[in-house]
Amino acid sequence: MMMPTEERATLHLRPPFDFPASISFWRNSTGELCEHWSDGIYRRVVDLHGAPVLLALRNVGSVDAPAVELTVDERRPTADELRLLAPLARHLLGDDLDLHAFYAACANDPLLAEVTHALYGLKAPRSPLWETLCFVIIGQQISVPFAYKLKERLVTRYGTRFAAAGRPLYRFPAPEVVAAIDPAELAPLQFSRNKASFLIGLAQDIVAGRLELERVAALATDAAVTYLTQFRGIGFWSAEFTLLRALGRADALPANDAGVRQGIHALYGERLPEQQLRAFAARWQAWRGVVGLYLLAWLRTQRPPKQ
DNA sequence: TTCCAGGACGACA
DNA sequence: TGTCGTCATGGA
Repeated sequence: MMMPTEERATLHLRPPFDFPASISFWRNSTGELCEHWSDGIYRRVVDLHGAPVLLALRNVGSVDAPAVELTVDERRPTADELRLLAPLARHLLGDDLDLHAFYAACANDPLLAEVTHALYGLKAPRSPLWETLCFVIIGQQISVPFAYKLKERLVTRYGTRFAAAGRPLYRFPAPEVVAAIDPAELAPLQFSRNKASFLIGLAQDIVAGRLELERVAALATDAAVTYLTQFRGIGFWSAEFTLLRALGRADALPANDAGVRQGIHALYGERLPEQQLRAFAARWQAWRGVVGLYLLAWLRTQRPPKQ
């Protein structure tokens, strides 16, 4: 439901939705440059009619009556802008995810129900598909803080800088930009040869039309994993993590994720390698990806990251 | 010093 | 098909 008024453009969202907790879901880095979450506002540079604009979503609701006020370039959007940006905002906030149905599916598992109760209303915000693919390649086998450092170096070197609320905010470099990078340029940024090769190669696949991002979004999760893993640098973990984080696929569980493994160990006492973890997660059926997200978030509440 | 991080790839048996 | 070495860096 969309309620444009004289003064503002307000989107009413599907409850429950804990906006402050959700927009900081991926808060491992306070230096994230492609999106901001501060002062109750989520900000990101998005494309509108082929040009970058600053999308800002301000919390004006509650967990059980969630709503955000949408502005573009710090002003009220026109009706045409709102028609295009409202679906995007809903996608970014995961408005299609029915948490009541998820919680109902978890109700017969007392341990998991305790987790969902503690994190009531939490949804992981999504990021654009291309940006997410790059970030999962960057994040392969390195610590999260170091992955954010590498992303920051890539974005400040090759992205487009804007400013919002006194902080720099960047538009992530387009595939055309990354495709043209000389791999040697990334070595001083501390990208390994593999990471540089994977990133640039993937960008070149997109530019050449070999990798179609629209097709990824249109495919069912299993088919999308099969499609993505054809490309060099994208394994099961990267494909599943991308589908979960960029597209919000509730059935995409990165079974080889260190955080997911730790979460299952912490909650159920089971240390499971990838294949056994997949078998274990089958009990969650089409919700296994959301369970994975909740385990990641819950794990942080057990062991808050050091600042 | 060793091991682990939000892994992937290629060689080899 | 499954295993192992390699790539690379930071932090505990």
